[in-house]
Amino acid sequence: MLDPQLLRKDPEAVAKRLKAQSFDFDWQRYADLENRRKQVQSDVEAMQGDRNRISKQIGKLKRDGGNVEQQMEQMSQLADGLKSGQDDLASLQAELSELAAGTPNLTHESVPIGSNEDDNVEVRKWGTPRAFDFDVKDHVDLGSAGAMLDFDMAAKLTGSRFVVMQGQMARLHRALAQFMLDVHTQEHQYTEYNVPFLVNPDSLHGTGQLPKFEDDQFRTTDDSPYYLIPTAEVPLTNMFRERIVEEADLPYRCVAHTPCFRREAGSYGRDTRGMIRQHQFEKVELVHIVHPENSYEALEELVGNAEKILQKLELPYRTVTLCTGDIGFGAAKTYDIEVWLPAQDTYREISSCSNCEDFQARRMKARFRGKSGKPELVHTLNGSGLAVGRTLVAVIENYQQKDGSISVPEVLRSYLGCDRISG
RNA sequence: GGAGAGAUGGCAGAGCGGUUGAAUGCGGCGGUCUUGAAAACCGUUGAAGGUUUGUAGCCUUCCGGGGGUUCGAAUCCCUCUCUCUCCGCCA
Repeated sequence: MLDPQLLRKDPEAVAKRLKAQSFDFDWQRYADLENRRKQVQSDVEAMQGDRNRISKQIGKLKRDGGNVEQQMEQMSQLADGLKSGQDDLASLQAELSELAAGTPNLTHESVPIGSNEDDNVEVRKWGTPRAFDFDVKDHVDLGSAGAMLDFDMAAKLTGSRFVVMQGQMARLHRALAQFMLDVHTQEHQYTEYNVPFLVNPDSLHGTGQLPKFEDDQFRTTDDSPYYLIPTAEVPLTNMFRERIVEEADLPYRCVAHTPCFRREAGSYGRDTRGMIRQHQFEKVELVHIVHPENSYEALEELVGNAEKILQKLELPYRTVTLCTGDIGFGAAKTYDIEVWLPAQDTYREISSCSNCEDFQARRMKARFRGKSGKPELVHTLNGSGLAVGRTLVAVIENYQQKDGSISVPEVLRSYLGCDRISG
């Protein structure tokens, strides 16, 4: 959520900036609602003040055995106006907060202007794609040996966009997650968490998935529904919802390995082959809760922590800054890390690291007590470190051998107990 | 699933339907004392919103969420959520 002060002061300027992010903010409607709210609220508060004063008089008079008829008369005159004023105020405020809740974050000044992913800007490239002296296969073909990756089986069990992994492939997948957690906890000072995979609507609202992205979520059918988490960012960040932490305890660095569930509504036909885009995938997620002054340093650290995993796995990648047209709803700045996939002859997203500044913190009232003694909003960051399924794809494809087997990256050998897997 | 108890400020914990935004303790902050610190003592200390040039005043709201009774609700009633205890069931 954007700062309401900012919206009030100059909604037109905000609308102008959002326009560059291709979001159409109805600033005139906002300003109009805001003016009415101001009037109604001060009227209501004046009436409430009267009510309180008269009420106290009645108490006093009754105790002294006085006559309260006149006061009772005043009260009944107040009642109607107060009630309708309160109703008006409530509906005005509901409209305003709905408008605010659906408005994306403003981007940082360093974010490049652009309309889509073609305008993202590469900031660095690491490693050199390997030269193959044979025709490369993609992970689907490589995994079909011995049914190590079985998409048909998953379709039978559930439907499209799921996978069954078997034998050494399942183990390689597990090893990757384990390896990532170990690096982040042992080398990058993260605290490991194991969190619920189902969360309530308040949590999804806090991180910004609700109300706008309801259609992307899996939801239970209960009267009070739960949602399957689309990312561990949701439970991790919401641990700080409606909480005031000590300034000295900042920053918090959290890591969790969870499954993630996404409806992928609107991406029909995209990446239908293989496990690049699944309804269920696993991810090791990194979350920072930081002092507002440090959030951009923290973002660089966070990206570095995620990149480190690819470096240790010796997978070539590049890092890009998302432009205003491609950046997500709650982010002020986002780096995507894209790993080299030889079968696609291109770099594909494997991590997305964002600084949300105070956007999520304001929604969820995540605060710290600063030197002033007043609670201030923290800044929140999140990033994949990394998407496990996509990392598996990258390992399979980059480490494939001529005979269709897959050699195991050096750092994973102690986890697997072998240096090569094959169906 | 059955029976009962509870949810109050950063934390713990009082609270008769009217002067309770809320006792008390801890913690925090300021001070006295001290070479410094601790201890002790004194003082201070909730959040959100509105108004305003204002971190000054003034006003409003908030005692788990929602609804109700009442001139007036932290206090009474209903309901939901969560926590705890006992019984049953269960990975």
